[in-house]
Amino acid sequence: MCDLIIFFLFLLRLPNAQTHCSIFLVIFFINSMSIPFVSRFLSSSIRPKNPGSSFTTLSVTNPVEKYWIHLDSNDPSIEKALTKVGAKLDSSCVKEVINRCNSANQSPILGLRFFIWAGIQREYRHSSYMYNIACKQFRINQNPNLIRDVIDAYNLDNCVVNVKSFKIVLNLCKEARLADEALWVLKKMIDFNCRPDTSAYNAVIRLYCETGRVDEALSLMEEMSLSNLYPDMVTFVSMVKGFCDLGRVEDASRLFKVVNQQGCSPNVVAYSVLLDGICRVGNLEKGLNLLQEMENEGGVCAPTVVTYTTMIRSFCEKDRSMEALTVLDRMEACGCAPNRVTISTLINGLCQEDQVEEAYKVIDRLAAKGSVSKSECYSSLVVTLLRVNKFEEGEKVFRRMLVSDLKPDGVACSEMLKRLCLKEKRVLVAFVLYNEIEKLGFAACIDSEIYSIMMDGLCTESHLLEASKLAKSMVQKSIQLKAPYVQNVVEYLKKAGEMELVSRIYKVNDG
DNA sequence: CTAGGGTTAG
Repeated sequence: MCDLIIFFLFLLRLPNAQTHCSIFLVIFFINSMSIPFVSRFLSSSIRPKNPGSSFTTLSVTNPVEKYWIHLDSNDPSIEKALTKVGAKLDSSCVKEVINRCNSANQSPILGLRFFIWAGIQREYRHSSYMYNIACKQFRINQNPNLIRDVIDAYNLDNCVVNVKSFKIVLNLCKEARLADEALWVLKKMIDFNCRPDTSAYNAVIRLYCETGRVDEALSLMEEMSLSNLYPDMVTFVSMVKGFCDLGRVEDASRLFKVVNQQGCSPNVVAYSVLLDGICRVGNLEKGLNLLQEMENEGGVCAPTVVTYTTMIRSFCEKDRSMEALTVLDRMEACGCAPNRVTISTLINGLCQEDQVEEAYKVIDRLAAKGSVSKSECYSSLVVTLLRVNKFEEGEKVFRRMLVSDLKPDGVACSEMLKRLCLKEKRVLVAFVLYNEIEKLGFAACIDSEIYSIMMDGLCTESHLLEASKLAKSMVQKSIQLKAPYVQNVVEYLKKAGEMELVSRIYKVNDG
C-alpha cells in the first residue's frame, strides 16, 4: 500500500498528471478488489448471462471436468468462465487439467491460461513442484515464445491481468530459466497497468545472475530506484552469488561496501555466500578470516550451521578434511550444532581421503551430542562408503545397523540394494536383505525404482520363487514396475505360467 | 494468507 502511494505521488509530478491519475485510480480500485469479485462484477453487469454453454450439464461433478468444459469451449473470456465454476482446486486437479489440455491437442496457451488463473486463486497456491510439472507439460524450455504468446493473448482478449498473474508467469520463467523472457514480462507489466514490485525485479535479477549475466542484473538493480523501489537483502544476496559464481569475488566484496555505506548491515546469508565464493577461488585462509569476522561481529552476521558447513565443505574439497575437523570444533565452541548436512559433508571428505577411522570417531563424538541421530550418521556413512568404492565396509556397516536396530534411511537402503543387484550381481542376496529390511519395518522408504531393478534381476537369473514373491509384494503395495523393465519381467513370468500375476502387474501399472 | 536468499546425498 505504501508503495502505491509513493507511486501515486510520483505520477503527480508528471506533465500529463491528470490522465495518469484517473487511470491510476481505476487500477487502484480494481487492484484492491479480489479477483473473483471483479469478475463477478464484470460478468453480471457487462456480459449477457448465458449460464448454459450447452455443455454445462448437472451431471458433471468432477472439478477436472467442470474446468475442462470451459477450456474446450473456445470462449475468449476463459478466466471469467473459470472463476464461475467454483469447483475445488488442488494440485492434482490442476495437474490433470493441464494434462488434458495437452492430450486433447488444445493450444498450450489455453492450458497456460488455466495454470495462471489457478495460481491467482485465493484458496490455492502453486507449489514449486507444480511449476516444474507445468514447464514440462507445456515444454516451455523448448518453446520459450509461449511466454510472450500467453501475455499477447491476454492483450488480445482484453483480459484483466493483475500483478499476481505476472508473478506466476515470472515463476514459470524462473523454473524454465528464461532470463530474457522474464525481463520481457517485467517490461510488459506496465502495459497492463501493473507495477513491478521488488519481488518481481528480484525474480528477474536472480535469473540473470544464475545465467551468468551479472552485469545486466546489476543494471536492473540500478533501474529499480527509478521506480522508487529499493533493492533488499534478497536482491543483494542474488548479486553477491552471481559475482561469486563467476569467481568475481572482488566485485562481490565491493557490493558489501556499498550496502554498508547505505547504513544497512548485510546479514549472515550474504556473508555466507561471500565466504563460499572466497573459498571456491581457493582462498581458504581468507575464508577463515571472514568466518572469524562474522563470529566477532555477531548479531545478524553470526555464522550459522550453513556457514560452518560451507567452510567445512571447502576444506574437504581441497583434500584437507583433517582441518575441516578443526572447523567442527570451532563451530561447537560457538554453540552451533552441526546438522545432517554438516555430518555427511565431513564423512564424505574423510572417506574420500581414506580416513574411515576418523569418520567413525566423528560419528561417535557427534551422536553422543545428539544433534544428529546415530541412524542418520551411519546412513550417511553407508552411502559414502558405497560412493568411494568401499563396498565391503559399507555392507558391514549396513548389516550392523540392522542388527542393532538403527534404521537406515531411504537413500542408504536404496543405494545398498541397487549396488547389490547391479554392480555386485548378487540379486538373491539383495532380495534376502530386502526381506530383512521389510521385517524390521523400514521398507517404506525404499525408492520404487529399486523394486523394479530387483524384479528385473530376479527374472533375468530365473529365480521364479523369489520373483513371484516380490511381484506379489509390489502389487500389494501398488508399486509400479518401471517402463524399461516391464518387457523382460512380463516375458519371464508369462513363460513361467504366472499369468494371473502378470495381469495384476498390468493393473497396478494402469493406475 | 501477503515473495524472495545460503550447505549434502540419490
